[in-house]
Parts: sequence; C-alpha cells; structure tokens
Amino acid sequence: MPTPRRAGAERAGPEANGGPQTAAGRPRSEEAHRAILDATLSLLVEVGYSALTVEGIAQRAGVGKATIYRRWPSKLPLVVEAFGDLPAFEEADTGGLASDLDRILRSYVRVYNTTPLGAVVPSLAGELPHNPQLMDLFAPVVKQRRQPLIRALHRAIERGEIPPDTDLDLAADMIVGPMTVRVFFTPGKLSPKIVPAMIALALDGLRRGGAAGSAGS
Amino acid sequence: MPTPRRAGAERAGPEANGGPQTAAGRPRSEEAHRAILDATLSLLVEVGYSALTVEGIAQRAGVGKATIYRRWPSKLPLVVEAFGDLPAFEEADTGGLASDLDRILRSYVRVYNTTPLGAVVPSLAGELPHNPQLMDLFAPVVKQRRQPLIRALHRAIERGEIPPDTDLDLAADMIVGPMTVRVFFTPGKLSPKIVPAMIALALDGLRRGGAAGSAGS
Amino acid sequence: MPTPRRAGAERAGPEANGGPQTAAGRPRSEEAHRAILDATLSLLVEVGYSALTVEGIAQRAGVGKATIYRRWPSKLPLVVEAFGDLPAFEEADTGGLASDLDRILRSYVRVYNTTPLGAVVPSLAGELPHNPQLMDLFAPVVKQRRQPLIRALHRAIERGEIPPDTDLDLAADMIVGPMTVRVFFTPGKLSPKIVPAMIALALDGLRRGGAAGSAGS
Amino acid sequence: MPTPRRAGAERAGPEANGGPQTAAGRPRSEEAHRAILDATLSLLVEVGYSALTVEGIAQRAGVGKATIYRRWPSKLPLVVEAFGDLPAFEEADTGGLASDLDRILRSYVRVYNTTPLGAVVPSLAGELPHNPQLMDLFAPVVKQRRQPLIRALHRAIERGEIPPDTDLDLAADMIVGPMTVRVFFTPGKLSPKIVPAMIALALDGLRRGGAAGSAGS
DNA sequence: TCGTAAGCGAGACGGTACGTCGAGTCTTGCT
DNA sequence: AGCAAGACTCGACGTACCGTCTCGCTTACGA
Repeated sequence: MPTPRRAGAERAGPEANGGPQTAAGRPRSEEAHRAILDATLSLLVEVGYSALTVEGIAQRAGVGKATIYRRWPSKLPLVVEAFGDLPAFEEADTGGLASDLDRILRSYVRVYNTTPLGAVVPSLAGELPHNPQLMDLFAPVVKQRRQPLIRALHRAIERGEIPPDTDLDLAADMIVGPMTVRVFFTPGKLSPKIVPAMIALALDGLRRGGAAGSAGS
Repeated sequence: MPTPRRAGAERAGPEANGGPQTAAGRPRSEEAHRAILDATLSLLVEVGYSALTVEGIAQRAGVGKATIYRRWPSKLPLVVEAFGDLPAFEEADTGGLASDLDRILRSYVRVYNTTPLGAVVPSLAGELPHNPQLMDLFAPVVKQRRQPLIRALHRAIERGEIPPDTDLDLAADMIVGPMTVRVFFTPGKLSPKIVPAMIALALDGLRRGGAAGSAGS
Repeated sequence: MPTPRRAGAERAGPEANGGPQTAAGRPRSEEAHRAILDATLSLLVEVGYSALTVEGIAQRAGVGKATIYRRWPSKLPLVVEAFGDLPAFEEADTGGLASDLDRILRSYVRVYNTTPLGAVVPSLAGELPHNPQLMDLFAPVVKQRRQPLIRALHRAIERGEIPPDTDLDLAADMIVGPMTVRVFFTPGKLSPKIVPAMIALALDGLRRGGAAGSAGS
Repeated sequence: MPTPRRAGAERAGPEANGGPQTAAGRPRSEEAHRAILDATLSLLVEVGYSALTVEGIAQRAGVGKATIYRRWPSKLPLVVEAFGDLPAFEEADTGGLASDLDRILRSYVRVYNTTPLGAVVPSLAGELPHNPQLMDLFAPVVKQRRQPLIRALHRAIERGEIPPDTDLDLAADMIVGPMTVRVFFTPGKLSPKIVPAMIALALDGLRRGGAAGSAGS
C-alpha cells in the first residue's frame, strides 16, 4: 500500500518536471499550512519546545493531525520551517562597519525579544547530533539568517576597514557570540544597552579596552 | 542486560554521622545514585535529550523508576545534576593571558568533543524560558563552569594586560561565544585549530586583523 | 442542506415522473455501480465485515469514495444491497415435501460454501438492534430469500402432507435453524451429508428418531 | 526490548509451573478487570459491537487503555470473555423431556431479552471465518453454554423417550435453531409464547402437525 | 453545436479511534 | 524505611478510515 507523500513541504510546481502527475485530487490548503505554522510558533512561545505537541498544534490551528503529518514527517521539520519564517537580521548599509553592526545587532535584540527564537534555536541545536539529516534543513536557514552580517563585513573589507584576509565566518561568530550566549542562558533579559560595548570589543579587542564602561550583566 | 546492582558492603556505617536525623529504615543506596547519573549521561550521548526517557535510565541503571523519583522530582533536575558532573574548563595560570586562554579554550574543545555537553546545554537552554525554577539549578553550574576564565581575565587586569574597567562577563562571553556558536550549529566538528585565531581576534579586534589567516569553518 | 439523491439506487427513467427534475448532467455510471458491489462482496469474503472499509472498496473498484457515498449513505446499506445480490435458495417443486427440502437445503449448503453469506448475515444481524432502520432494508431481502421454502411448505399443505394449520414461518425456521446454527458457529465446515438427517428430524420429530445415524458434527 | 505479556488473559497460578517468576511487581487489579468487563457489556447493549470502542470501554471503566491492552490483545477476546460471563441456559431436570425443554427454552428467552447476547453472538459469529484462532476462544464457551440442553437430551435417551442413536448435537441444533434464527433477525421481539409450538414441532415433527395453532411470527 | 450540469477519479479536509509508549504514582514482597 | 518489579491513570504518539469537500476532467442532455 503506497504512502503518497510529496517531496518535501513544497508543492511541486507544474513546470518542475515532465512527469505524469497533474496534481490530481484536491490541492493542499494554503490556509491550513499557514494556520499550522502560526499555531506552532505561538505554542512554542507559550510552552517551549519539549512540551510542544502535534496534538496541541492541530487543535489550535483547527486542523486534523493528519493534515500536519501529510506535510511534515515529524515535529522537528515543522518547527524548522516555522523557525525559517521568523525574521532574520535587518539589512543595514550605512557606510561604516560600526554603524552597520549597531543596526544589525539592535535588530537581533528586537527579534530575540519578540519571537520564540530564543527557545527554538537551542532546542533544535540540541537535536542536531542525533538527527544528522536535520542539518540539511537547519543549515540553510541559519546561513541565510546571518547573511546581512556577512555582507556588512564584506563591505568593510572592500572599504579597507578590516584586513582583506579576515575569516568572515569566525568574525561573524565573534560578533554574534556574546549575544547568543546571553540569550541562551539568561532568558528574557536581553537589553540593547550592551550593543555598543560589544561592538567596541569586537572591533578593537580586549587589549584596547573595548569592554570598558559597559553595563554589567 | 545489566546485573541488578544491590547495595553492597560499602555502606556508610552507623558511626558515619552524629547528626540528629535518626535515619530510620534502610538508607539510600549511594551505588544506585551513581548508576542513575552514569546511565543518564551515557543515554544522553546516545539518544539526545528529547529522546531521553526515565524508563530507559532506570533500565540501564538496573534500578526501579521509583528509586529515581525518590531523588529527583522529574527528568530535568536529574539531567541538570548529571550535567554538573561533567568537567568544567581547566584551570590555567601560565603568567600571560594569551597562553591562559589557549589552555582554557583547548580544554573546552576537549570537553565538548568527549562529553554530551554539546547536546545537553542547548536542550536545557531551550527549557529555561518555560521553566523559571530551572534557572536556580542551572545558573550556579553555568557560573562555576566559567570561573577559570573569569579568574584568568582578572589576573590579566592585575598584570595590566587589559584595562582595569573591562566588563569581565562580557569579555568572557566574547571569548567563549564563537566556540559556543560553532558547537551549537556544527555538531561533532569542533577543531582546536581555530583557537589561535579566536584568541588573536579577541585580544586585538577585527580592525587589527586578528582573524587573518585562520582556517575557514 | 438537502443532499440531492436520486430515488433509490435505480436511475429514475425520464418517463417515471412528471416532476421538474430534468436529470440534466452526466448520468451515473452503471459500470461503477457494479464494480462497487463486486468489490464489496470480494472484500467481504477476504477480510470480513468488521475489517471492511469504504476506502478499500473504492480502491478495489477503481472508484472514488464520493462515487460510493453518492449512492449509499454508509457502509451498511451498501453491504445490504450487495447481500441482496447473493443467490437465494433454489426453487424446487418435485412433487413431494421431502425431496423439495432436499433440493432446497442442498442449494443452501452450496450457497453458504461459496459466498460470503456466512460472514455477512451474522454481522448484519448484530447491527440490527442498534440500527432500527436497517430492518427496513434487511427484512425484505431476508423474506424474499426464504420464499422457495415457504412455497414448498405451502404446496405440502395443499397436497395434505402436513396439517393445514401449520405455522409456516415457524416451520421454516425449524428447517433452516440447525443449518444456520452450524454455519454461524463452525465456519467452513458445512457438509451436505447432514441434510437427510435434518429432513428426517424435521418431518418426523425427535421421538421418532429422525436424527438416528447421522454424521456427528 | 521484550514485551512482557502473561500467557493469555489468565494469571498464571504459582503452582502452575516451577519457573522462576514469583509474580514480581504490583499485581494486576482484580477490580479493574471487573470494571472493564462490566463496561464492555453495558456498552455492548447500548451501542452494539461494531460501534464498541476500546477507548469508550476504558473511559466508562475508569481505566487507562493500557490496562485493557495489558490483559487482552484486542477488542475481540475481550468481548469473548465478557460474553462468557453472560448466563447460560438454566439447568432443568423435571423428569420429562418436554418439560425440561420448556424450562430450558424459557430461560433462553429470558437471557436473550435481558442481556446483550443477541447483539454479541451474531457479531462474533461474523468474525469467525476471518479469525481462526477466535474459534479457540469461542468454541468452549459456546459448547459449555448448551450443556444443559445436551444433558436433558441424554437423560431422555436413558428414559427411552427418544431413540438411543439420536445425534445429540443435531437434535440440540434443531431445538435451538428456530429461536436463534428469530433472535438474529427480529431483535427485541422474542416472546416465550412460541416455546410450546417449538417443542411440539421438535418432538413430533412437521408431519404430525407439531406447529399447528402456534402464534405467527 | 455547444454550454451546462452532473458524475467521475483523486486526494486533501477535520475528526475519531487505533494500539504503543512514556510520565509519574502506587502496590507487591524482599532486604 | 529503601529496593526492583511492574501495574496503575493519563495523555501524546503516528496511522488508518470516516464522511465531506474541492480539484480538473468527462459525458450526455437540451437550448
């Protein structure tokens, strides 16, 4: 007995292949799709990842469980897709690295304070070592999410603000790292006040005293 | 199938405490306690946090479920306690900040590569926003875990290597941040090779080209 | 909201009424109708009533589920109609009651051994107390099914073989009863060998020893 | 991972084997067992076999579903066991076959009119052809249930009332058959009035006019 | 001859029940 | 008292069907 399941969560566009399937049957409801993702995010905020149940999502979305399982094989990819809907960093091109970073990091603070990102990301990260193929879903979302930062660094190189052989990935990790650490371990307390100190520290290093005068945690 | 380990001969004798508690009845088996924590850690490595079951822990530890619930109210505090048993950073006092950080961060890499830390920490972090009292268990363990780093920074201030008004917490976050980000998002791939570049970047900042020449991620 | 449904399973001929309905649109497929009934019977044989699913019937008949529900409101009436398609007793008029019964009962054995009657009838009977209107569908089929037997008994009265005030229904039940009991409780084992003993017993009664020498069950 | 399940629904008595199992763990609740069987019977009366759900039984019995599945592998054996709890024919030894049968058949009427027997038996019978091992559960219950009738016939042979070579099983089927047929096809309408006519017909046969003067169906 | 109304296979829809598994609690008999 | 074992209620899991509802497509009729 075949279990028909479309490839991935995306609908196959008619031009995508010359195969025989002409999208027979009733098409999947775009409305249900959105309702499910919305319910997932709102429940994620309320109860957290480990207490998130497919049954609860279905109920809140006003949807049958089968409608969820028809689209996502399990809770994990569903959460990953919902996570992909959350806003990424804001793009910023102000002409200088410091001010770009200021804009970007403030948007980061805003997003973390208003979305379940702080709850979703750690939980998903915790699943990674035991769910190798989760990486395939997760990596592109993560990567795309930091592109504004990478682009800002790239422009800084072109402008000569930072050395041209800078490792952009490492640099990006260093900039976001402190904020990430704080978000993960001190929930609900992220303040934009630390942004300037972070930027100073990142640009000039410990030995130049970049962290001086910042607010303590 | 593990042999059910019973309380052996090495029970604490009645002379072991002069306290007021009369300890009526059979005392709790220290052996069972260890077996539970060990089983928790080993299962954590194998299946991850979200697939961790108390039933599985009891089975592997050769212990009844009630013996677990007699000690910990639920799965979470048990995992936190097991997490506290994992090694922290290595203490290092070599006389210079750069070399201290080198030693400390290499021990960090070692620990992450050989223990379930990489799986436990994100999952626990994901629970924090929805489990306020988990914070009380979790915070001291996290704090104590970074003491070697804080102490190294403190010595660097005393030595005049870094400005005396440096925000130590922020500085610590900045140093550990990049590694944490990498651990969370790229499981099993942590290499000690990035340590020098990380240290250079942290000490001298982006503008001084600290990240130049490091290996890409 | 009324569900447009044609009267019964038969198509109303255009001359059948002078009402306003002009029977516009595509007429129902007689082919699909037969395929559904056939699929129902064959699945009934294979999996039995309680494991019979409309989904399975549709699949085997190569038909959409809606095509089934357009004709029958639920599984039950569908099965009843399929049941009505099964052969009834064979008509027999040999000039004597004993030989009529012999012919009739042998056809009964044959039908039970080659159709799902033995599986369908008990299941439907089990639904009767909780499905009062099922009676309306079921009764005429059952009644019509035993007409040959009733007619044979009627002729026997006319011939003077049995008393004229014989309760024909009760007599029919008595004749078919033993066979029914056996069919229901010992599946697949119905043998025509018991027919003579049954007839003897029915005609002459226990006190005359009618059952002597028959094959044991 | 072993799925421990005791052999059958019965608890193994300690004397039943010399094996090592000393009935470790909490014993199964006799109370729950009764509650489940009672709930099964009462629901059977209300909704019938095909609408009977394990979930509903669990709810009415105030019991978890697992407690049911720990004892019975599926709905069928559970219903069979509940069915076994229903009263059988009444024993009757009045010194004459006719009066014995009268007593027995009247008890049969009473049981059918006051228990779900009329609903259970047909449904179970319908499952028989597709559930061969159900036979093993069902047969002894059915057999034991008609013992009073068989014994009455046996005594009649010893008394010389009926020929000694009478096939008792066939005779029993003949006596019960008409009633069974009526019960199956005319729910809730079983009246004791037909008992005398049935007995007369069974004892004396059609040709002697046993059925004369009985009430029509 | 063509439009239109209904039927068609397909399959998604919101639900309910399935049979399994685990959480956290409660009884056994034994230590 | 604590212990291993295992049954308890409860609730979520992921699957299968229910009966209904679109889809895009025939197919026959009546204008």
